[in-house]
Amino acid sequence: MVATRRLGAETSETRLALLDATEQLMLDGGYAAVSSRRVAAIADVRPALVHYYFRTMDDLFLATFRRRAEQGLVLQQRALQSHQPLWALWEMSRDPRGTVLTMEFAALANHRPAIRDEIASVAERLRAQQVEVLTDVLDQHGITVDECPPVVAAILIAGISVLLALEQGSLGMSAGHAETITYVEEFLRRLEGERSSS
Amino acid sequence: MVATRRLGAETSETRLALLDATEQLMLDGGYAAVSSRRVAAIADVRPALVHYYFRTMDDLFLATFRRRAEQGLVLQQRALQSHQPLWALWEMSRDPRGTVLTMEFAALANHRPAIRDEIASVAERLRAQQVEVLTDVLDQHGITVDECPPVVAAILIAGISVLLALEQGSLGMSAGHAETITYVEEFLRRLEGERSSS
DNA sequence: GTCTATACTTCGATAGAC
DNA sequence: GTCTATCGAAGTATAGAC
Repeated sequence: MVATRRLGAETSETRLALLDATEQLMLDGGYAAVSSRRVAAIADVRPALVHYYFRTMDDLFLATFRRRAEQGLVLQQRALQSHQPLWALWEMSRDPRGTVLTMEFAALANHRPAIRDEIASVAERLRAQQVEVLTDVLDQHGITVDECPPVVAAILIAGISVLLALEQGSLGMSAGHAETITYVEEFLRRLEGERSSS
Repeated sequence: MVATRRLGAETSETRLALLDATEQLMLDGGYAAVSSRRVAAIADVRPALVHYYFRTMDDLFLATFRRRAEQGLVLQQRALQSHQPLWALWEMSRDPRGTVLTMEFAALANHRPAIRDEIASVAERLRAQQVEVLTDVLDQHGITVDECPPVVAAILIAGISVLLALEQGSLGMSAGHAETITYVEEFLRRLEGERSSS
């Protein structure tokens, strides 16, 4: 029976090494580059060990995602509580590593329902955090909900960062990027002033 | 010698069926679902035929991409020449099928240099077309390059559409989407008036 | 609790008959 | 232009030794 199969402990060093290896593979070669053999090779263990710690490859992907997701929720919460929340949000969402990973997971989600649900849940919580803070911030700067709903501002920031990361990271394009970044940061400057270190 | 191997004619019906099958597989299950055996099964031919028409799987992906890319360049050119180019561009970039395929190819590009170069080249030509028209359009509406550089406008539209398609198509999310669409279309209405059928 | 050996499946690709 | 047959590599997953 599958249900009785043994699984490795969550605290194992090896388990963490496998998560690290999975993440590295996804960053370097996309989700399709992740196979039990390759993950094992990078973590310097035998391929079968992957299936000892994670019953299926889906479980491995999910565990890899959850680890970063929890970290991401905490980091964003902290950024949004700083004295320049818009700047902090913008800088966070432009981290190329994070965006590449997110897009790889989104691509995975296209045909793995379990992963899709988990990612959607985290994405919604991140968005909710953003909207909560943006509501106050926009209000403080005299921007009414009619002029720009907070959720629209959140989607705008996310959309621009995703496109920039996709073009630069996946395709090596950079045309117009500098202009766009300047444009956004000029806008942030009008609202929150010059960026000061944290 | 590989170089002397025979290859099927570009005009073949079978070849087109293989391209259709590849596209369908990418839409349904992502690029990782594309294998010579599965493509053959959908096109209702024998697996070896795939390698008769396309020497490698990379060639198959490239041919699939090129077919849609040429079509996309023509469609966008036509949209941009209409009497409401911004509206037309916005509606085009919101086609979910196109966006899903684009993202799958972008994910493929992460670890296949040949495909990456081809996609980047097409993306740059699409962007160039957009910028050319946006330069005139924004100018006509009294928006100076300082206020909003055309390339920034192009990236804004593309970024919003990509994010909406990603969230809705891959993750099944929809929070804030209606507000964002309303917001963008309100903006378009101010520039180009009510959308008229064309 | 940890790991090895191995079964079984699917993959891309080719040679050569028809 | 199409199909049969097949090779070697790589994939996931399991049973059982330590």
